Amino acid sequence: MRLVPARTENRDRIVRATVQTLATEGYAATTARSVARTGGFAPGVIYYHFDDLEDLLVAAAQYTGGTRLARYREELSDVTSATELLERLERLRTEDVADGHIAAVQELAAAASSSPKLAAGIRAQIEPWQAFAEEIAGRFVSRTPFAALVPIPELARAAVALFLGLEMLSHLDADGARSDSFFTSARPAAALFDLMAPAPGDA
Amino acid sequence: MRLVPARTENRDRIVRATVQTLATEGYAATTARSVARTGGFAPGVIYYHFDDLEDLLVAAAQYTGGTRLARYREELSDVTSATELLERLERLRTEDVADGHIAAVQELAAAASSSPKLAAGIRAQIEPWQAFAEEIAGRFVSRTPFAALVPIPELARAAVALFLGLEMLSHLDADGARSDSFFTSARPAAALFDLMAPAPGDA
Amino acid sequence: MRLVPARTENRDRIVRATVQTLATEGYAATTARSVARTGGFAPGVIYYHFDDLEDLLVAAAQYTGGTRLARYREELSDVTSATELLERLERLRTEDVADGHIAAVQELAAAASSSPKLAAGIRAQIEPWQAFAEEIAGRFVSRTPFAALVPIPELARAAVALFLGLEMLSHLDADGARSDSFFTSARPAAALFDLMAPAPGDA
Amino acid sequence: MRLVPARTENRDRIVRATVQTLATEGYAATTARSVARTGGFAPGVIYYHFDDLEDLLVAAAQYTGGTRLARYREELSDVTSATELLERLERLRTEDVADGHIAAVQELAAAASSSPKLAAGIRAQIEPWQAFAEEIAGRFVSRTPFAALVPIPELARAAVALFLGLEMLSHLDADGARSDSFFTSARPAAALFDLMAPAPGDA
DNA sequence: GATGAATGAGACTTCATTCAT
DNA sequence: TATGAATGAAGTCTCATTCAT
Repeated sequence: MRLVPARTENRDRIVRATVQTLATEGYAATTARSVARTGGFAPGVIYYHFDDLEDLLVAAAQYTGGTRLARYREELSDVTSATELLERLERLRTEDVADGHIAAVQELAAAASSSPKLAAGIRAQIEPWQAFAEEIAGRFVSRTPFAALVPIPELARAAVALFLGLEMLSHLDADGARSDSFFTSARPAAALFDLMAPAPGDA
Repeated sequence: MRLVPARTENRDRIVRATVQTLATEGYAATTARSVARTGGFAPGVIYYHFDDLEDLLVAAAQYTGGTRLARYREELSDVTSATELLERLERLRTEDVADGHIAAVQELAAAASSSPKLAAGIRAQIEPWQAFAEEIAGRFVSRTPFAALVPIPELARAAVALFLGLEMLSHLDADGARSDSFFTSARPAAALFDLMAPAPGDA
Repeated sequence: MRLVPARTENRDRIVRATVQTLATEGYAATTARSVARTGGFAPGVIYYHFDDLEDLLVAAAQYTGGTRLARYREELSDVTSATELLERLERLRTEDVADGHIAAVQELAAAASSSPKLAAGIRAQIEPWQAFAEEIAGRFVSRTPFAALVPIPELARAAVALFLGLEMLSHLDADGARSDSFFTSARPAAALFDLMAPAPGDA
Repeated sequence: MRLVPARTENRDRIVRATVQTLATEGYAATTARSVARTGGFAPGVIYYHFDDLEDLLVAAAQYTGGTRLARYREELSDVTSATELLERLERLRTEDVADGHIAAVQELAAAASSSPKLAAGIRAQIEPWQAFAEEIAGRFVSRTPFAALVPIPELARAAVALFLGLEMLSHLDADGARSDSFFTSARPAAALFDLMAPAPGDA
């Protein structure tokens, strides 16, 4: 007996190959052939599982976004101190870079200009991230005296934009090193934040 | 009498058409043909003035980057209050959106994954913006008591990333409205900043 | 049941169309499009089977060279008299002209100036002919008293050059008639040769 | 006072640049632009002196053919011994190679397949060489006892073909060295010829 | 389902040629 | 005459997509 049909297995194989190709070769080089080459299957298979390439790219965005969001939730659900948040974000980002997840999304987001269907797909994909960022941001802002001054949605949106933007910049560098320094550099500020607005559980 | 040869005029015409095409149609749709259609000239001319499309795209990045940076410098050189800074940034960003300048750079930055030459060109183009952002950031941070805690280069890099990321997100929206709300929403925070760390000239 | 995959069949079809196009239209007119037109297939297929046009041209040289060399060997392996040699060469050349084989090689040899890869391919193609010519030349020269005076490699090379050169000249004529007269005219000399240096088996 | 008008000077300049380009870059790379680059003038000038590129190529063939034929006549007019003939031919060929004259003609001859006008031009250009070769061949053959057996026109044609064919082969070699060995290798045969059929003036 | 061959559109680019200056 | 910019056709090649096997 087979719980997960073969159909899904192979579909996922294609989607994963797409994410990987996007991350390593960029959107412009993500063609039906290059995806097939990456995944080790024939280009024709793609069209058994997806209407066209746009369709596949949307699926890739959903897949990578969903997978990573679950991971982010898991890792950040119980974080209370800003210092801790920063540390975990850095770790998550390291994973992202290794797996190419953000890279793929960033490529797709840029490519969306050329395709409304893709834009809609990516938009749908970004929304839960926005919500998640709002959740985290709300948690931290609420314990400061400035809560009324900081609109959570915009702050969350800025955070998402910052992540994507850093990814974009790091792609321009020959070595992705500098982007990591962002998290390191922000530590003192996080420590200050924790000092001034301690988490509820802290003494 | 003609001081600037015609050559430059038409070359610029091609570059401007490229920026416009990038901004309105996205990188993937910025082909020699589409640029020519935008500018109203034959595709062949492009190759009279540029070695290839990469060459043209790099030139477009330089052109738009240089032009806008000059405008930013002009507008922000004498700004002292955070409130004022925010207002002017919003105005500049409105110009950017209208002219498609940031959009073009953002498209190119994303496209750079696929082309080392393009990546080098964009990198060279982003550097002065980083320097400019450091200059502004330095000016504001220095008057706070936390100057020692905030590393200027990383802050500046984050600002650049934020701008690019917001652009990317705003492209995903059918209407670019929400991105503007960022500046509006940040006003109270800016006011608070000015209150706590007044500019030297202020009473 | 199919021992040889279809792949080879169609690949050969392309190669044959290339040889024919080279022979009838010349190198300059042998474009991907003209080859496709000759063979009745879409230009795109070429790139499914070959990396690029150079690759195809090298394959065409190999194909035509190999095919014809086998035929030459078959026909000339047991020739002993110069008269007979001449007769058979004439017959072979008539076949060559009809099929365009030498014409193709000659076009490619001329075109090799523009492409090192092509030059290497043609060079590899010409070498076995040189070896074959040495074999034949050696057989005949060895039975003359002047064997010591005639260096076989250079004689063979001259023979190959002569064949190519005659082809080149015959292409210039509106009618290829005159080139055939070479073989006819050389008959008395061949007869004289046979008289003065009879083949081993002859009385 | 000007005996040779400027018109001719510049026309010649273009023709010489064409010969040089043909010789060094091959027919396929001999474009209006590459010729202009070689000669250091604007592509447009070509069309003031020639109807089109074919016209220019024919002119180049005539120029190089005429120049070299005069030189060949000068050098070979009074040659009587085969040994001497061989030596001078080798020297002439060295000049040819250095100046690219034969190379140019060989490129054009190959290209003629694609263009009737060019073919006619080259044919007209080759004819005087044929006549010249007949003249020389006749001089040498007539003093042998086999004169009746050797048809001069075919022998001459073979000689022309041999020259062109050797040029073609030497272009295929990375180093043109081997083709020279032909003349060296033929020396003993020439000496034998001179022994058996001494020139009229010789004792 | 899967494969690999094939197609046709369209991309980049080069070229002969023209023409205003 | 000469120049350099421009054009439009055509060439090479790639790609999304289809389809017989």
